[in-house]
Amino acid sequence: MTTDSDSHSVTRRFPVTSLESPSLATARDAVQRGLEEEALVTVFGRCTVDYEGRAASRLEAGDRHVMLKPDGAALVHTAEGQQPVNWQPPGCEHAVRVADGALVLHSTRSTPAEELVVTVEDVLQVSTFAMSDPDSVAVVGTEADLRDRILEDPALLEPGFTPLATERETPAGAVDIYGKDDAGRTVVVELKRRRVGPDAVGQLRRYVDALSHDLHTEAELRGILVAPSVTDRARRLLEQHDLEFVALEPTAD
Amino acid sequence: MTTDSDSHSVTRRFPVTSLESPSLATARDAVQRGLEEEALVTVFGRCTVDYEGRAASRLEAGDRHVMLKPDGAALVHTAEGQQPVNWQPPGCEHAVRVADGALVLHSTRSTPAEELVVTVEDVLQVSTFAMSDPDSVAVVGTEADLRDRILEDPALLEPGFTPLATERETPAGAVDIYGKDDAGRTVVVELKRRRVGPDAVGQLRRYVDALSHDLHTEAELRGILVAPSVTDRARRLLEQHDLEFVALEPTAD
DNA sequence: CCCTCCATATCGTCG
DNA sequence: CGACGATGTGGAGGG
Repeated sequence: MTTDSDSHSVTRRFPVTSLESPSLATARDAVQRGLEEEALVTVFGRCTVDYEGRAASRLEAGDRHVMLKPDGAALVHTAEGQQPVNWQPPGCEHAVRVADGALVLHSTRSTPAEELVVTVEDVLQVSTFAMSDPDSVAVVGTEADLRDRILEDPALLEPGFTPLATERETPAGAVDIYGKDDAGRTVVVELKRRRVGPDAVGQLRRYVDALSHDLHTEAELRGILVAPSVTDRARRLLEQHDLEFVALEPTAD
Repeated sequence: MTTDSDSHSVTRRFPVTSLESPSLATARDAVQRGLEEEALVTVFGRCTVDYEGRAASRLEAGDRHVMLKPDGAALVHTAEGQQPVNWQPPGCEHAVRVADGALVLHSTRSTPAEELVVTVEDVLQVSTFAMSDPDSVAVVGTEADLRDRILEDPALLEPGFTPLATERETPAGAVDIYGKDDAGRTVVVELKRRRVGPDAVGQLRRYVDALSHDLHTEAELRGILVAPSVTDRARRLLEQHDLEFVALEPTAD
């Protein structure tokens, strides 16, 4: 298959192929060719979808858009929602066959064992896309930006704060920023890029507990949660456990 | 626009339309018509993608598959990954225009203010899909299934356990299952459909703390985490805080 | 592989 | 609309 110069790979001339309402055999061949050529393949039509693996589900017949990616990912989209109604993660093996008057798309993987079966009873469109993508996306406004902001200007946390380490390991996990205040007290900082709820307080609490246990300096250990804002319940939890909050956005606007 | 019987809505005859390498004007008209008809619209081609809102990002030129859904969702997919490289949630307004020799797709919403701009410099395919979908998916193996399993046979948790309430409210949030053991002690149960880490222990801990504060029965209150399995660190946390663990799958296989 | 945690998480539910 | 927690979360980074 690797060195085969079969007709399929020779006939690949265009980056895009589109077939409307193809016969089952034509649809199967087009999908098969697309998979072999590592193209992105889409199939639109009326189908049922069955999944079994970490959980199990069945979706009765309806019109859906199916996408098979060359990295093994599979996505089944309805007309609504950002999330696919069914899917398969990258690393799966795609297969196509015709059975019982339908085009059947399989995506399977092991560890964990999962199988997605899309049975397309009416194939309305098959497309293949040969893609090239440098794929360099850069996101701004993330937790790393918030961390860098504080490292560049530690006074944003509070005057006299000195960062000593990031991702410092504790028995409870890695602390976002570890440092000392102007009185020489150890400071544990947990960063969140957006408004925080109870979970974030629990996280900070675990780090403070673990470090105070390690350092035997309970009274001299401060825990500070840094985020744009905090919910009422989270603020109450912070007060209960003598933890502090500093309001700060990931970017300076 | 609502009662206009313009040519666009009259010419809608097929559930699927496909255009390969259309002119910019043709592409714009096809997308516009698809949006007006509440069809699912896909555009494939070489494009740049800019996002600004909760964060900000820019994606340089490359081949991508763009999906505009009638509910306002937008998805930009590359050849790799299950997740879209850029997106917009449902509720957005889609718009299309031609500018500077490119097909420009806009998706915007407020609260929070977010904008996605896809600039397609080479339009290789435009498709529209008129979809109907009963959309009834039922997933088995969820946390609700685990809860129902225990409610039907409380001895799965432990002999003599009596469930008294689900989603019982506490100052820290709702407890999954609230009940009593055979010795009359109050039991707080937190359910997880899969292997649990430290976060789940923190959650259970918050509920137990809140209830013990409420009921003034510190010694008589048990907290039990129910999940298929538990990580080492989470098990250690459970022991530290005198919480218990019961191994149970969401379904009986 | 497993563990841990971030995410423009998304999604549903409830107040 | 905000808060809160589940999700077949997905994805990255480290051991």
